[in-house]
Amino acid sequence: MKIGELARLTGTNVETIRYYERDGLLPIPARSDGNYRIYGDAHVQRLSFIRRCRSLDMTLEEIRVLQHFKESPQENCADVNRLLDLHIGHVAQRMQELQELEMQLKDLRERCGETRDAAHCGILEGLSQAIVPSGKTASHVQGTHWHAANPNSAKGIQGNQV
Amino acid sequence: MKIGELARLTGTNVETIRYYERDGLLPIPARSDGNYRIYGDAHVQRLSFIRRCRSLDMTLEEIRVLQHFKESPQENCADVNRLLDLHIGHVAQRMQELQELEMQLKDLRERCGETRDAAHCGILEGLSQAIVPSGKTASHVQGTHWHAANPNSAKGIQGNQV
DNA sequence: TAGAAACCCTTGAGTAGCTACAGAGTCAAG
DNA sequence: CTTGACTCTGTAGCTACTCAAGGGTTTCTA
Repeated sequence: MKIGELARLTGTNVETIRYYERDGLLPIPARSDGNYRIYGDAHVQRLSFIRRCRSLDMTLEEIRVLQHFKESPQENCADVNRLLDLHIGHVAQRMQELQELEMQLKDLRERCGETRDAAHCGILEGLSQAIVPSGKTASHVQGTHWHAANPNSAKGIQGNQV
Repeated sequence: MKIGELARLTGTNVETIRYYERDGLLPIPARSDGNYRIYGDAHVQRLSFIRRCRSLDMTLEEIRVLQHFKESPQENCADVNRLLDLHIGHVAQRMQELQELEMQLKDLRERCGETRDAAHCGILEGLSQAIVPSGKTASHVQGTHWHAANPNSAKGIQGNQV
């Protein structure tokens, strides 16, 4: 099959597939006479694996490690467990951070329940206050926003986009 | 004061200050004879405001809007409320997504409680399954990982880094 | 007063994980 | 033979920074 069909089958953007190839996550496919990429079932499996991992918010690095384990079946899978435990830890940590954040934001929001002019807005006043260093520990956890280039990431893969 | 002192006072990286200037968030400061940036109290206030907003995970765009409101005190602050409500919504949504994610990950983790070889690892099997489209809606919310360039972001501003 | 250390400058590139576009080629249907 | 859908490569863009190279300036110390 050509790249478009692979994209449809796996609910992946065509550009993303080429990106994975460049990144070494997908093996380089055969080419047709007209220089089109030709994929088979193995590619569908492999890409589905990647997308499933991505829908679980794993990094491409983590996925690379998992792929390595898939390809060396004799190895012990304790490392797979460890990787997953770490990942679960990250998610839990990010949730806790977001909970704190929500509290702070709601606190701030209550400073300005009614509508007045910006000169006396409690929210703006609150934001102008000194910075309170929070005791949060270092983690590789992302922020809240994602209007970046990929509206698809971090929200699961939602069916085939036609 | 010079940029280093401003950085210490606000717990901001020097490069970040210059970045904010380039980005139009901080007004262009005066220069000394030796071409050094010279800052005053107003800059400290302004930068503190930005960093406080960032510690609440707001985007630079959102901060820009808030700054606009600060500078036009006659305007009604209903828009400030609206912006904050939206932001709170984003955070809440991301938390929900992470909760789902955690459930899925723990589910996956239970498939391989004991240590066996990777050929029979329940986790790898689970990850190889077909993609289940989740009904998540589009949002600009980021993922779980952040080993990117800024170990400081999304975890509050923790005191002055010497 | 010389030299070293600490600070500052600009410019450009890199980070994750894509997305989007330009400008070209390929292929099947009508 | 043309139209349109598809594909190709290469490059630039997105967030919010961070880092490094290769210089200049200031300040402290001997």
